[in-house]
Amino acid sequence: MLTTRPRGTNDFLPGETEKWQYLEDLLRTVCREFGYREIRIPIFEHTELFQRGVGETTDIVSKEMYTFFDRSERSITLRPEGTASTARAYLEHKMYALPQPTKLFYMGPMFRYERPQAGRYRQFHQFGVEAFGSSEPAVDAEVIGLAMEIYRRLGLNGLEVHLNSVGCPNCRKKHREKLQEFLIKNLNEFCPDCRERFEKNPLRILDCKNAKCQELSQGAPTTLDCLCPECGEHFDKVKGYLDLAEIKYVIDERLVRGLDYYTKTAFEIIVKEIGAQSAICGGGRYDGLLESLGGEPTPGVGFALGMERIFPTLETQGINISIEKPLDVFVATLGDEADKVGFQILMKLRQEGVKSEKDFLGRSLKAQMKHAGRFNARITIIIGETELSRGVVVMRRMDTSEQIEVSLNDVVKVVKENLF
RNA sequence: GUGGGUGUGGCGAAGCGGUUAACGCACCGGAUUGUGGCUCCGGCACCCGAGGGUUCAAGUCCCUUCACCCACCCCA
Repeated sequence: MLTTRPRGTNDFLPGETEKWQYLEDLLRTVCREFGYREIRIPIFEHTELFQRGVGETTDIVSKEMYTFFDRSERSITLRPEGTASTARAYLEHKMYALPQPTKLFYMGPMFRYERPQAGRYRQFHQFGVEAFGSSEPAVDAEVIGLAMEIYRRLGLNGLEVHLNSVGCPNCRKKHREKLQEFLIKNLNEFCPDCRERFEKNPLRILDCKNAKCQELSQGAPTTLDCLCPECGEHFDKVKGYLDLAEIKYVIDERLVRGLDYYTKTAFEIIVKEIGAQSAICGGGRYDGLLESLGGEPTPGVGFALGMERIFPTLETQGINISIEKPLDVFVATLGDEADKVGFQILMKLRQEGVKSEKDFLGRSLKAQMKHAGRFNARITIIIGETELSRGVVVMRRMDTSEQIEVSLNDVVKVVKENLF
């Protein structure tokens, strides 16, 4: 159908776009204060970037990417997330030569071929930050603090920071072995999905919703049980910095991130308002990512948040972030001559930064007044033939209905005086 | 990809086999000739997501399809 948008995409209409602008401004402001600078990365990349960066076995790469061949037979993919591109750009532009850490943020559309539902779309928008070049736990905490500051300024309540550490590759290997050892005893009693997960991703068994599986996995070794001394120390320090920043968190040893690049710190910010899609923000440390893309070993930590998921949350919490402003002036005219003069005045008002409007449908004066009222105009300028012949116009204050005559030459000046 | 629910004008919502498809909001116009927010009057669905079928007759039954919602999965 020609008049139907592709599944999972959205048109954002006036009324909504103002809210997006408000959010975008807020994100940029907070980032500026935290020392994160904007990077704009391509909407599409070489497919290999995501295969390597995100991981071949992840759902995102294995079944959710929009991949196609361009006219030169290159495999191209619409970006499903922003971290891989940002890391690529960091290496490509040798940002490691800059004072470290390099702190970046991005926002924009991402694409994943998934079944749409509330809070989940095929084209959706992420805002994300990445800090490259420091393995200090304080950066992990800063990044979490940045996310929380955004939500704080939006006025959101009831957010929970879920925190875990998945350790380094060594810890992960050790944990996987211990976990499988634990699970194999009762493997046949787990649900079919979990039996599948046993080989592919045993960690996932821990957050299966099936009550039976929950029960069976009680007491299973957690990633935290298997942290090496270095990773353990890192995790403790992250918690320490979060305490210093007075950021509350809950340890969630079942929290696992789905992308291959995560190491050590993993976190999610959870909110209850959007049904099944409760993760409003997710991130962590990815010390192996840059190396896997062919760069020098470089630590990194960051997060991404789903912008679409913020709006329903705001709404159910009764928070309005609209930045729509009422109209300053409506210019109503009567007759052809007056209409021309009205148009001139309108354009002059706008040169002076006055938000102003006129009728463009040849409506009756009555209808124009009605229109002005609907726009919530503060002032209406009324121009008729009789006023025109005397070189004046009528200025009406819409709240009090007071009207005065103003000389044609002074309209703009007088209007401005009455507005400010 | 799997399971469940829904689909009537711009929005909300009746109708559940039978003449011109209620109603509310919104929108447009009018109520003596040049003035808003209240009130009153009028207008606004060759058609009930799309396609096909059953029937003398379908928005109302059946099939297919599409979209949306919820859950699984996964994630932001």
